[in-house]
Amino acid sequence: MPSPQLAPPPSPTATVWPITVWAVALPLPIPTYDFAAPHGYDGPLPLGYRVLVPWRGSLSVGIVTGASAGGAHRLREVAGVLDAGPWIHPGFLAGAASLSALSRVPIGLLLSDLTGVGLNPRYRHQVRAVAGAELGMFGQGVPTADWSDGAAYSPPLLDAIREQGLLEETFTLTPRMTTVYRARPWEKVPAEQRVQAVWQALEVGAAPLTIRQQIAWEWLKAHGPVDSLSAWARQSGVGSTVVMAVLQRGWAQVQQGRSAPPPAWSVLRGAGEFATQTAWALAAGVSPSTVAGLIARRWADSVEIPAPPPALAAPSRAPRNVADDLPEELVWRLHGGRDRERYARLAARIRRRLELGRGVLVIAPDAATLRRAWEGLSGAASQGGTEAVLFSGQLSEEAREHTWTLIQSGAARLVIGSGLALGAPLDDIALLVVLEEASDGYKWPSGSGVFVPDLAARMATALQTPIAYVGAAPAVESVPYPGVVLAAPRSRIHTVDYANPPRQPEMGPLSAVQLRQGDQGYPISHDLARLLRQVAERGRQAVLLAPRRGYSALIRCPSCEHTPQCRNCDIPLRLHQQTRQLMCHQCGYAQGIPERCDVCGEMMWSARGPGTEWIAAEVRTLLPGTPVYRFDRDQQDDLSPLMAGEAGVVVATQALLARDALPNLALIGVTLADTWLNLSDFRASERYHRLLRQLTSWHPERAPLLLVQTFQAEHPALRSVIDGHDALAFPSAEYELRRALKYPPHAMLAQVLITAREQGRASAGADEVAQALFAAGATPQEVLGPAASPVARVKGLYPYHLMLRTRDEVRLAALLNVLNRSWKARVRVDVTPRGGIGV
DNA sequence: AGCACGCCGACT
DNA sequence: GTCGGCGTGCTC
Repeated sequence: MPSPQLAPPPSPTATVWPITVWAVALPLPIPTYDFAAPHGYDGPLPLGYRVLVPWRGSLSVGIVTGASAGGAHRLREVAGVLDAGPWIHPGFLAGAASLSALSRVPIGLLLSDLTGVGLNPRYRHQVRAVAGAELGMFGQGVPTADWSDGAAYSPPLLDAIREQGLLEETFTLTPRMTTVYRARPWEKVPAEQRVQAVWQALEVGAAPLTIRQQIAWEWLKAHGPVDSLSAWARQSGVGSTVVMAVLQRGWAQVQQGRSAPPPAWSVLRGAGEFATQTAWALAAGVSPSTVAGLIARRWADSVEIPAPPPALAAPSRAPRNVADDLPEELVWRLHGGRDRERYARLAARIRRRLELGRGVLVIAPDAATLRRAWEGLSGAASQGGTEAVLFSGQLSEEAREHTWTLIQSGAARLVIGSGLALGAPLDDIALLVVLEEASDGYKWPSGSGVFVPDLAARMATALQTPIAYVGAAPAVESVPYPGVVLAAPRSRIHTVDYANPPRQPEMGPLSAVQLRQGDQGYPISHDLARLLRQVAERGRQAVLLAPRRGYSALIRCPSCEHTPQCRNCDIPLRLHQQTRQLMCHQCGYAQGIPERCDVCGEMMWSARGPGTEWIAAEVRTLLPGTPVYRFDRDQQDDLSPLMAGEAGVVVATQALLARDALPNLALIGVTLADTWLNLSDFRASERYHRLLRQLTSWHPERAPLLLVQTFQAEHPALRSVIDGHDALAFPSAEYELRRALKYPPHAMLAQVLITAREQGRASAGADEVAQALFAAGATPQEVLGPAASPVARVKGLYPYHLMLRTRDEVRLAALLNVLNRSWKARVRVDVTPRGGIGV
């Protein structure tokens, strides 16, 4: 297997010809492939540059990831180098190569997941036959000795010539073009469009006129010419037969005259240009088909012009002058406090690094964190004598390309972005900042399954660049690093302890509300109900966090207990009341609610369960007249009235926290905190603690009352926040606990996922993998499992997994090496599992 | 990933 | 007889 390397290795076998071989990563789930440098290329290794390589009879864009020792059984030349500087940061490639080597995730997959721009560039392709070459054997219509456009030939033909070394070609990146509509000058509109028939009076006719005909003729003589006979008749006050007679008797004639320009054309000429046909139609007050017709009749041209640079986010004002007293080590952390304070401290460090003329890269896990980071940090750029740029997948393709070019040119040295910014071609990175490093938002949902902070850490190691972890609460993994913890913001927290309900529940004004699950009430306890009423009475805002989306109920047959299952995934379907559908939350399969139970034929269904939809219904009953909104993956109500300060309650899943806080927020209710703890995941309590920290500091200024309903009111994560401990206290305790339990960071984990379409093959494959690991010396302490996945079938595949737990990465790498062969089932590895240890 | 090749069951 | 399901192998 060709492996990417950063420096040319010493060649054990001297090659006869001094061919430079490059390892090229294509954005595909395959390893790097080797290509020879283009004929005559004598520059240095273009690490991180985009190149065009022959691929399956055509050309593909790839990234040079290193030099190669060679050994390819078929070596083709790179057809062209597109860039004059790295498009992807070489440090990023080094980090990706290191992660790829450990996790067996093909580097091309990492690349296609994490390269946000430039992998389908526009370029001009020119070809010609090399001097003296005779291309006649390739058939008719082949390139000649003169340059011509490569697009004129079929790709396989060009590739055949290229393979023989008889093709010379150049590639030039072309600016992104955009189409605008412009009016054609009158003289250039097709002649037949510019003329029309006009009728004109003649002085003398061939035959005498009647009185009415005389009237029509005199009107035309005075007011003519006219462009239609009916207009002539109408305006002169005679019938159409009369004007026809005037014409027949030779007192008028038809001629070709200048036609009236269409009004929409005049509008376009007046405006200069429109960017879309729709905009033009709107401005002219005509339908889109009318303007399309004008374009077809060549009254207007669509013109390709270079796209204007998109508007970039305006940097925030420079923060106050804060002293930089943050650590100088290679890895450090900054946590706790409020966003504003934390970002002010971080901005001071960033400014100092930018002042040295170096670059700083800041990575955020979600849109809200990114936006706040931009607010808090972008002002440091102007003080540091450079520009700040924002980079994330939410930008348009044009904006991403433009931003990338600004970074590449050195005009912008502060990059604040999502994981997609990790490869930004910053020239000299002085500091890498990972915000909220424990956020699950960093875990790539598909493809490579990369955990972005892991890649960032490997990148920092490869570059020997300082990396900082900054956020509301540190990851347990960050505890040992030197750092600064800011005092916790003052917060008011009230818990409702479901496990120890008061003996005498107060009823009073709430007796009309039908409460469930005992005296305390679920999902809305007495305390929560009372507070919600206060919020409603005072016209303030409240957020209720619900455990799951939708109605989230399972439906169950009351007589035989049967629950309808997903046809793909072997998990129960969940009820969505609003759409009257059953949905699979694993694969998205949806169906209507069956009339009768398919096991026993009963026609009744019973349903119950927590979820945004149900809780929202309860709140509406409780607070008639108060607007109740829902916010989860299924239903994202328009929250703009709330953002404008109006009263209301939002029932939401955690997805809401990725948005800005409601301005008038007075209460946050966590309806069932235990949802965050019941997961079979050793990170559950860490995640719960972070959630609580995020909730207490979600609002930038206020401290809304936080009400937590739970069966575990004494959970240390909750106690730590209630008791006012700083953000490091709980993660530190957790760090020690994990030492005893041998969990990360005191051990390395990797999940091996074995899947197959048939269950037998999957289970046999899993056993085979386990046996191979044991045969290679793995101990029973290191191999946990294999076991069938808790969900027996996902998207038609039977998943089995086993967890590897080793003392360090070297040992893990040694064990994972065992997997480097082919298996009967599909075997994939996740070296940063974040879904639970579930054995 | 995409695509070709090749093997088996269901119909124009 | 072919059409088309999908398992397997390959791309420098």
